[in-house]
Amino acid sequence: MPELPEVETVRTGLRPVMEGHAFTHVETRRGNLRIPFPNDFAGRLTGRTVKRLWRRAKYLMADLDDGETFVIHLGMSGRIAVYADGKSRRLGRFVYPAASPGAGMGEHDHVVLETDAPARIVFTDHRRFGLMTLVATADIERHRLFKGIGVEPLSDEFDADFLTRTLKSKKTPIKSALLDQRVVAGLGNIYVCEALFRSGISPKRLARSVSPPRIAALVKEIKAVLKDAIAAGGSSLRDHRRTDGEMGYFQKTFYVYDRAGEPCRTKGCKGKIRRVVQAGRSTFYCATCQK
DNA sequence: AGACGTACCTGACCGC
DNA sequence: TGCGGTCAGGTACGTC
Repeated sequence: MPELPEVETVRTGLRPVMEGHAFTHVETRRGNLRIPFPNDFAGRLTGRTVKRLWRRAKYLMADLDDGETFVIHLGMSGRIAVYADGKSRRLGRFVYPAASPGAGMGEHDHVVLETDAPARIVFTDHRRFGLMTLVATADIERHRLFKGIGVEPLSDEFDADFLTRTLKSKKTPIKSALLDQRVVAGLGNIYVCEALFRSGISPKRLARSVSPPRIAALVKEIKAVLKDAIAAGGSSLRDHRRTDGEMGYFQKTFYVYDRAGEPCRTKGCKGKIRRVVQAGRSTFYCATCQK
């Protein structure tokens, strides 16, 4: 899934058909995703206009005109596709696939939303680890989904001082610490592996044993890899797609993720990319470049 | 308190 | 062709 850059890519695709637009039709095809849909989910969305579409960690947040926020998480396998007829002047230069009668009728198309853009937005999630809910906008910070969430990695608050302070007491491997959404919000397995490679830090090293200068390099590489991925339209593994159905292509530039056994791409390095398991998740790294 | 394992769910892929 | 085992981008909860 979708980590921060992929969620950001989805947001970019949804903005022109959601921001400033009202939901004209909402339907759910089952009672729950990872969690149940809230009471009268479709009724509470229908007729509401989206004031702002933003992102917190890996959550998409659509602030509505009645004081509620529509919250979406893509989980591991969630996808969002946008279908529009392209005739709307409001869509401007954004081009989406033409609406087709079958759009939204697949086995795992669990939610279909239509807006007056006009557009049909289809949420597909075969593993159903994603979620959709409604939260009072004023209560978001206190809501159980968000109250423990850490800083945004692309914000100024996320800097070398912050990360040094935060990791100082952590005995867990640096890889696990960076995946912890309470430390920094939005990183997932791919970008943690990539950022550790770029900064030459072994994923096995204990978080508190990384020196401040190397933490500074890590912060810089985390921001860089996220920005690069967003600029490329998100990565794409297996079933992730952008809202226009195109594959993101950032995965072509992975240095280590899913490259076990392949040669390290560092010039002059003779090492091979290794795969190990940490906290139940695959970690990919070069033991020669990362210490 | 913090770290770890496990559960949630379906599909793709690999070896036999 | 079919079957079983393993793996997958995330999060939450129980247990030590």
